[in-house]
Amino acid sequence: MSPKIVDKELKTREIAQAALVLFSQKGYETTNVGQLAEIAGIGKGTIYEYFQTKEDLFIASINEWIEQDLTQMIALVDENDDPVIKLFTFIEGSMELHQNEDSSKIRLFIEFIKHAVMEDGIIYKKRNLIKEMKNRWVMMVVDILLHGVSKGVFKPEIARDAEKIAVNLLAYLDGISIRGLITEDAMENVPHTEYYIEGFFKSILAEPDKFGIYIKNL
Amino acid sequence: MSPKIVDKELKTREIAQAALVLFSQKGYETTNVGQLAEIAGIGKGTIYEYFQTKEDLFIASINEWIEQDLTQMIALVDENDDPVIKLFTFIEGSMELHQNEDSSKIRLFIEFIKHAVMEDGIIYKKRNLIKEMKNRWVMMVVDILLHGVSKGVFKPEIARDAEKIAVNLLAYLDGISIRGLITEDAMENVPHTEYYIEGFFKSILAEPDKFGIYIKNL
Amino acid sequence: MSPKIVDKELKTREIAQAALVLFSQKGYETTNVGQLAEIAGIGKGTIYEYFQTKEDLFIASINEWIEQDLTQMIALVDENDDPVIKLFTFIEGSMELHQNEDSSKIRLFIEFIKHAVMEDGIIYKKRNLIKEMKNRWVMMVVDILLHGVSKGVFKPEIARDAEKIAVNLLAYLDGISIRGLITEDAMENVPHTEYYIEGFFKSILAEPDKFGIYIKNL
Amino acid sequence: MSPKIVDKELKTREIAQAALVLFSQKGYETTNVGQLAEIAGIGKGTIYEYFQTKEDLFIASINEWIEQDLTQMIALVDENDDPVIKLFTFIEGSMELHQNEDSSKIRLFIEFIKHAVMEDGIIYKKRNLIKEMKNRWVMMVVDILLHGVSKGVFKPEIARDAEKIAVNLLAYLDGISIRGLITEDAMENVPHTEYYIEGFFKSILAEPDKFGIYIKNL
DNA sequence: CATGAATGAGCGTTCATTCAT
DNA sequence: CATGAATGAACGCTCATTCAT
Repeated sequence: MSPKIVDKELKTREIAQAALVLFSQKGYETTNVGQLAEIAGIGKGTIYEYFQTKEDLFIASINEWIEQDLTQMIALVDENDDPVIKLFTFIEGSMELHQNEDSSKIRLFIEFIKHAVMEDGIIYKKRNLIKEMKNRWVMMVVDILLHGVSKGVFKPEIARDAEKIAVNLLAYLDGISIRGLITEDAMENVPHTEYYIEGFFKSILAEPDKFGIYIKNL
Repeated sequence: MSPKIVDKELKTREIAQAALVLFSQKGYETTNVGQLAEIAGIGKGTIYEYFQTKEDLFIASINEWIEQDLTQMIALVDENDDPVIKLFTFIEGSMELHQNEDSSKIRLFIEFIKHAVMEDGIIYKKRNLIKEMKNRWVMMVVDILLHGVSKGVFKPEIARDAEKIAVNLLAYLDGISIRGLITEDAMENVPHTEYYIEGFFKSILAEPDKFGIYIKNL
Repeated sequence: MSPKIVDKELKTREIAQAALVLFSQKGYETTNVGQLAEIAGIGKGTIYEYFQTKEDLFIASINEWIEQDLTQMIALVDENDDPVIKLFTFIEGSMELHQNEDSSKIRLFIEFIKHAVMEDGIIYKKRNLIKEMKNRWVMMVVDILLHGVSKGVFKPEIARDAEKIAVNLLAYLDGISIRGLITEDAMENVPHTEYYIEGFFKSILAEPDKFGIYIKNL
Repeated sequence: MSPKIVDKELKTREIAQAALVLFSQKGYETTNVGQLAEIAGIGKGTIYEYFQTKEDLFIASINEWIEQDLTQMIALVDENDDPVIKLFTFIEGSMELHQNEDSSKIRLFIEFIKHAVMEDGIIYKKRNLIKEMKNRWVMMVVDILLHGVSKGVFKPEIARDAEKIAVNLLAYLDGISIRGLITEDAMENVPHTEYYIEGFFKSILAEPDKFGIYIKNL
């Protein structure tokens, strides 16, 4: 690849990343190309040097987001080797979505889901994009769980059900994040979530009674 | 004296209900007023005899949906007095959302959430509409739980945490329903859900070991 | 004519008169049929029992206005036999248009003129309607002038130029009325008008110097 | 760096000037944006690159017209230093409005007045625009009159009444111009006007009897 | 005879996209 | 390569008119 091509690729990604801000704030339909150009710091026509259509930019944005999000989470989880800390970090990282005042990630998630499932949604035919992403998240959690089993920290019998547990955990995290959005007080759901997490950990820990000790160290 | 007698309120509700079909299939922005008129079996201009704007029709549709959905579920749950059956019915009723080939309800949910949380969403300023609905669902579950406690079927100690449990259950159900949408095979999540439900019931039943017996009778 | 027909005619005129209120306030285009029905105290559909189109109602309104206006002025002028008083009454009656806070007549005049002269104006093809009316006003003034000449009050030589004088007076009265509309203070033009009238009377009176005496008696 | 260099201000004025043609022919309401675009030789959407709304274009048109009209008249009047010729030129210039087959200016005047005085007229709240314009015309005439007085051509005593005389003259010119519009034969009013002008000049000339001599030289 | 619910043509306006520069 | 002026299809909405009652 010549440097020129690398530059083009880089700029393409920069535009897609800039677009994420607006897509998460206003949604796809009510964000117009002029605004996308403005936030990317380029001219309206220049958008079309990098993307064939607004839809293409949207799809590229999803890809950016998926990549970014996963990479970030992987880095976060990899920081520590302790399975409990790994899982806890993962959950906390996911919760960041709604505890934070910046709920852009979960709003993006909703927007993307919408366009994946609506009949004439932009990514209705590229639904597998989201699906694959979701699967990669499942795999992350599964890996952590199996790692914990192999270390003797998690119950051995959960190995068989690791995928189910992972999917269910992720479903819960999505659901509680969305709930967080339609809540006046961002902290409202915190006790519920803590309650859930405690139950969750106790159900997978080899020594459930040690949950309190684990948690103290975090 | 109005010669052409029309039950304005009834027709208003009929149009709002017809609109739900398109709003759930295509979303708000990509459904145009002509299509809304067509599916309601009326002329484009007639929409404006019943609603001031397309936005108003959207909001009326939400209200129809909320009313419909809750009424339906209440009827379903009230059919039986046994707390376990009540809760099971409730969960199954919620799951219908994504096990069914008709996923219109969960798609509506996403569309409405989107417009509740996006900066220029139609119901951004009427977010409490959705919030209130969600609270009514929480109350339903809480009632079932407390009913079960008073009957000695559920553990007495969950009474204190009933709201947390309810919120968490609903969050999970939302999350797994959304997952169901981006899945090729509608049945894919069934085992995960069953696994979750088993764990859930065992965590609240006074006699967890009897879960198998309960479930056999359903 | 059967009484039914008389009733119909009467109601037709009543509607046309009621419409004048709105046509003078808002103009033809921005007044809609619903508003015309409301001010006439009838149903929207009923308008079409009496007029084929909104345009027809507009034309009928003009006719009502013309009739009304002339009849009123004739009555006013006929109250007295003195030519100076007649003429003065006439001018004052015309000025009423703009000295009054109710400038509906002059606004109607503008609206009607507009639709008489614009290419696709409602009465572009019935322009003679307005023209005839204007001529009848000219005749009124001419009659007063000739009456004054025959009574020796006005200069005999103006008989020859009576029509010119009449037309010019009317033109001035229209012009100053319109000016009155775009004036903040309704009284602003009063001194100008008085100045004009003094000059006008002095130019036609057989004994110009007696103008002061005449005016004192009014 | 804008590659396609367009003088935005110039084009804005060009569009506003082109619009004048239609506004004077058809009026504001019955001229649609497509037609305005067509006469300006641009696409419908392009109108909105230069004006926020159709109303704004209308207002800009008025401003163009006011500017144009005054500038033209000032140039005409300034051509000569003789007060009589100046005033005569002014009156003739004003009369052009209705002697000409192109009566667009007086039709515009009516349209603008209408929208200045009707309750929901476009420039009801910008009435002072028209008012200021009218005042500038008054000042032009006043200046000519005072110039004539200072040159000894006009009676010294009119200096005191210059404004009244000016307003009255302008009112007459407006009125007679409007009359010209609803006349079949454009020449019909010429003798009346001549009669008026003769009277007018004789009333202000220091030596009224010389009017015939003055007029001969024009 | 009187009505107002129903209608669609037509409006003003927006915006993704094109393309001359 | 970058631009923003230009565009017209498509939108939401209005309203004169019709007609079943």
